Amino acid sequence: MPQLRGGGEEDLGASDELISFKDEGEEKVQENSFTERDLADLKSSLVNESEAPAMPEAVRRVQDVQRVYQEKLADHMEDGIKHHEEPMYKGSGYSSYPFLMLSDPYLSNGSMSTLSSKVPVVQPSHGVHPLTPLIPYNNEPFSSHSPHLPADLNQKQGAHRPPQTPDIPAFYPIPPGGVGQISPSMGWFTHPLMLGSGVHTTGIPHPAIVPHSGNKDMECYDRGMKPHLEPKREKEPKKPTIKKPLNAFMLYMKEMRAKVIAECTLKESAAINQILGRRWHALSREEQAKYYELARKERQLHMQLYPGWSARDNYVSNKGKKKRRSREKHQDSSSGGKRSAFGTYKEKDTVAAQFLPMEVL
DNA sequence: ATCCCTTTGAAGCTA
DNA sequence: TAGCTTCAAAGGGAT
Repeated sequence: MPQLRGGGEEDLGASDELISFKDEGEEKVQENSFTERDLADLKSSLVNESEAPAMPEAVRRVQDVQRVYQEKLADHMEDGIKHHEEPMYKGSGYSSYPFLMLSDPYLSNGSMSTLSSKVPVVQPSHGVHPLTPLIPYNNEPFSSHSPHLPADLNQKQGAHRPPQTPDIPAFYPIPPGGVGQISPSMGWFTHPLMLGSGVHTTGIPHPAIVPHSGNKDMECYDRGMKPHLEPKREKEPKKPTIKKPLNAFMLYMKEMRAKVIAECTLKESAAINQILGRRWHALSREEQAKYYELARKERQLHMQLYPGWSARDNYVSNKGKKKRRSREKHQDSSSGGKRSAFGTYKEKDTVAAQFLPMEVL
């Protein structure tokens, strides 16, 4: 697989290969039929986020700005991504997640266009857009006169830049008139963690930066559970954790989760993820390629934002200790690391299995 | 309150 | 280098 840490070569995951799955075609047919037929039967109530209660005025304003940038999307989206279907780039009820995309600094021309001209803003799904973790969320608009705002994209300074270094935000194209990306449904407005440790060294709040108090704290952060984190935040030293960029499948899950939930009565993530895993396999190579490309861009963006960051930073070796669950349950040790969804499914005893036709299990 | 489950992919670790 | 492990998201369920 492409490596990003190889010194910033041109590849950088561009070769995100698509994994070919045997019987993909057949699987796809089954999957689609499953989706439309079986899940439809299970549908009891649609989760229609577009019908959410009246949004705050601040959100509405943000979305107005987003709309403007969305119009530019078509001009900036490239290749397959440009033609991505609705869920990710069009409203479709996911109107609150703009999406900033940088030009590829590793393109052969080595150029990175100016931010203002390379800022597709899309409005993806329910949760967060693929790139949202890398997008500032705070309620405070990034005004065009912000000192953080772009100036020179080429001013990379390495991993340990002092706070208020003005270069990093340059990698986050912020629309003039400024709009941090906001997720009303997730309640990221003036999130306490934002004000606390969830702040990039530049001072820009960043959802990828979370208090280093374990994943559960991250969860709370992610789910916008603001109030009861207060006491904890006071006690714990603020050691921000920069989270990993999402891979293609994670991006896909984020986009499609709400849809799947809406299509069935399932709510358990484990079951939903099983379905999403199957749908992922059912995607065409072209469709998957879109997500690989998004993931690649996200990795690039992440790398630019946090040049010194490594997945190692969040890596906890369990050698000799027991922190997380054993993986043998759902990881086929004989697969040599390359897991097969079909090999990891428990047979017929999962929640999803109750809703899936036997042939797809 | 915390961990598990469940998925795939990226990246780290170990032998 | 191969093979394994961890983490990324999500949120209901289990402990």
